Amino acid sequence: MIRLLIADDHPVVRAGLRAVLECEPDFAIVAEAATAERAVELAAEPGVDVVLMDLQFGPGSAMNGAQATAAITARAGAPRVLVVTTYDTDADTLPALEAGATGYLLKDAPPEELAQAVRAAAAGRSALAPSVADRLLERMRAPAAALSARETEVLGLVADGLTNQQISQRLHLSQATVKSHLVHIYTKLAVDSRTAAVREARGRGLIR
Amino acid sequence: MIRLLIADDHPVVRAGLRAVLECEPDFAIVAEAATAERAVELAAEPGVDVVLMDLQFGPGSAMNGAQATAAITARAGAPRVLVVTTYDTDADTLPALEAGATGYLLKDAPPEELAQAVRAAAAGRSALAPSVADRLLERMRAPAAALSARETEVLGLVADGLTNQQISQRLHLSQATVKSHLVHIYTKLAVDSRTAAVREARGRGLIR
DNA sequence: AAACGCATCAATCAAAAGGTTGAACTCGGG
DNA sequence: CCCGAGTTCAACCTTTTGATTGATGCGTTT
Repeated sequence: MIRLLIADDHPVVRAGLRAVLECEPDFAIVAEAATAERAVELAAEPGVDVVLMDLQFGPGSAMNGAQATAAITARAGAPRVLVVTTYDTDADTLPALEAGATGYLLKDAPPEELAQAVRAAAAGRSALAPSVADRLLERMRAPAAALSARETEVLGLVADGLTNQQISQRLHLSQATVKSHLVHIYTKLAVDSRTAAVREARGRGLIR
Repeated sequence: MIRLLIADDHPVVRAGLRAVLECEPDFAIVAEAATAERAVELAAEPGVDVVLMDLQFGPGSAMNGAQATAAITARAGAPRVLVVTTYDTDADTLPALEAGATGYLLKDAPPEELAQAVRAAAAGRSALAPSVADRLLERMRAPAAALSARETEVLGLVADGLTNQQISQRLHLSQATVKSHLVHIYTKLAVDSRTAAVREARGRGLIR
């Protein structure tokens, strides 16, 4: 019997996961959490094998799903965390996997795939949505053009149309630092302006 | 007895809506659609009172929820359409409401609110999520602020990160004209920078 | 016809942002 | 232990932007 904790801020999604999973005879939903903090609390108690974790916990929540995942997996004997989210971007998947998630599924997955992934997670095996697996492999193959984490962060804000000043405030940096990052980004991407960098990075999938 | 059609591409969400709504004694889920096209087909048949419509139907779908809503409500004797979505932006809500949706709810709504909204829709009354209602009223108070075609065109290029000079070349204008348009845009949108204008216009759905 | 909004352009000026160069510090690996 | 990569910053110069003022022609509306 695999004991599940469902962590999602949407009541409808919780009900949907419960409805889909509790018809599996070997599954038992033992708890639900509507906030990331509550999920961490509940996952700390014994009697949970797999946590189904959403990444987005709506505004008014200090903690996101990736942070909660990190907090849960940090403990010894922690349950496995299976991320189940709507979003499928590098910006979301990588932090979640780095935080120790055992798997990463999309909410549009068919119920059967969900159940398989839960069983895989319970057994300690990984379960990735095909699109996620694709991008991970592609990332492995493409060794080049890697922007550093900070550079990616800066470029993301550039893509959102922020000025260097706004970026510096957002990241608690000086404008000089932001500009410096941009110079490095330009050389790495072989471009010479912010808009060209954004286009290039979008094309390569470095930023959503 | 209120007969419901659930249209959503996520199996989990469909299951969740069904689980939440079918425990209401006066509701009956008579059909489900995983695509917008299928939803239009099913809504055309008699025996449906309210359609719960998602807006996003995943890539690989030609029709979105707003278009499906328009197609459904265009017919005489059509069922009411209640939009239930994750997103809460002007760019999403306005087209949906213009397409004839009777209500607009967010998926994080508590089950009770959902049920109330369905009953309201079945009775022909409107049901809007509080945040949506707020923004609609605010829009009513604010006198329109529609941009001219040319202004929208310019702002679209600004949103793409082009400089005034690049825009002037693209549109065969002088930089002076571009600046002039921008000044008008700023006053109409009550902002004072290009990035703020882009944000504002995106929020209002004036540009993609 | 007059008034109005729209689109077009010119010129000027201060402020902001962008881009370049150079340099310090940290940290992990050879 | 030194090297390179990453992060941080300053000073400097150029480009862009935004504000302002003003002008022309062209449709619509009044």
